[in-house]
Amino acid sequence: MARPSVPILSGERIRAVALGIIDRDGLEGLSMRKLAGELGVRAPSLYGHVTTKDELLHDVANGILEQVDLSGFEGGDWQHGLVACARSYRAALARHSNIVPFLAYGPARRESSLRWMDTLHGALVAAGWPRRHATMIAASLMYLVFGATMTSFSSGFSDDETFYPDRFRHLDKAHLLPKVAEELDRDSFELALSAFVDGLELLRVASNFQV
Amino acid sequence: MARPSVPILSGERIRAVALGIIDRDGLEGLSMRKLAGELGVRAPSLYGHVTTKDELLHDVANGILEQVDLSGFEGGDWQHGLVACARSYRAALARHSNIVPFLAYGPARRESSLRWMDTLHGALVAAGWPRRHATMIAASLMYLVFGATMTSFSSGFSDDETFYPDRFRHLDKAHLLPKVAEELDRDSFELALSAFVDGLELLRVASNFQV
DNA sequence: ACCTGAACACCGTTCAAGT
DNA sequence: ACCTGAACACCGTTCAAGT
Repeated sequence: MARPSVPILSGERIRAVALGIIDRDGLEGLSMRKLAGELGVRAPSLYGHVTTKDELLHDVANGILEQVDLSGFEGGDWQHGLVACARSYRAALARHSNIVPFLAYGPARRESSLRWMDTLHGALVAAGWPRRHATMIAASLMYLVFGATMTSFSSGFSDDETFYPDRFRHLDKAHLLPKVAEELDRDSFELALSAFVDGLELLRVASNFQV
Repeated sequence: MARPSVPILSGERIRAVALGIIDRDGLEGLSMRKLAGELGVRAPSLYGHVTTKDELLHDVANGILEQVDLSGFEGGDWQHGLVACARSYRAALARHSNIVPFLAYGPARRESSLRWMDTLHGALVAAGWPRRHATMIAASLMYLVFGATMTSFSSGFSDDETFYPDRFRHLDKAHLLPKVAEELDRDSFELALSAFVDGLELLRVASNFQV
């Protein structure tokens, strides 16, 4: 039928199925025709609910970023706030790592990224950090979160155990990595995060920035 | 003419022009037809020299990664080595930031990334770090380098000075960022790098890992 | 109001044909 | 040996037409 009594499509359903395809098939695996097909519809129908594929991706992205918890600074401890916000940011992105390359493109124009930056910047200035340092610290955390979720360092290793040892003698355990990829990625992120924050505290004391 | 006396194409020339297009028009701006056009040729001709677009991108990527300097560890100081290698890695990627999203995809299967990882891992173990810590430290640096070059945090800000202040009170200077984007990105990376290494030294001493 | 088929201008890639 | 035109199976998107 050309016109069902109850509309098949809605912005919400389109975004949900689109994210599902991205999670399953990757960012390149999402096409308007495939998306339409999984929604039981033809591609042109989507354009009654969505202005463009790019905007659809932005909407999906914002839906993910809205889940980031910014309440970590409420206690007033800037170190705890940084760690909590970065952790929450990473957790939200790690659940949908295939979309991260899209997220990384132009974060400074995205409302939700700006709110994150603004919260961090404000809390750091309130904690005594100079404005420029606050900007750089927030930028550094963004680097770390995006790098950690996008690079997917560990999951890319081959699980063929003959692949590494002969050519790279320090990587003779590398074929074991995929099995523990998720854990290793999370631990590496936590190590980077805590070492970074510890290093910042050293700098703060050495520079005599007041709390 | 269908067959020039001197071949127009070569793998090297194709890669150079392809990288030029990526730098100028972005990763999505590279198509085989456009590439062929700038080489004075039709698209199918490229396939005599290149097996696939994906492989061409890998070759271009490897050409960039070969410029990374791994000699920083030769002095034996692991902290200096980490900083030097990370700096060199970032510098190579920052020169061609449009290709970084492609690089981030599956770094663990790329020869040049593996050499980088292997060098760092070996040097860290030699400096007394446990193997698992060495892996996590190398991963952390990879996160930082890729995040810093890909996110391009500062360059994405709007230069419209009315864009930020009313909505985000802590970002009232944000419209100035594009002008100093490059410097801020580099300074943020340096801050993250030194704070991270300082934090690692704290951890090393606290954990009593021997040099 | 909502969905469709046909069409347009693009892709990456193949392959028989030309010189 | 090297390049080409035509073709195939895809894209995102538009639009007049159907109910």
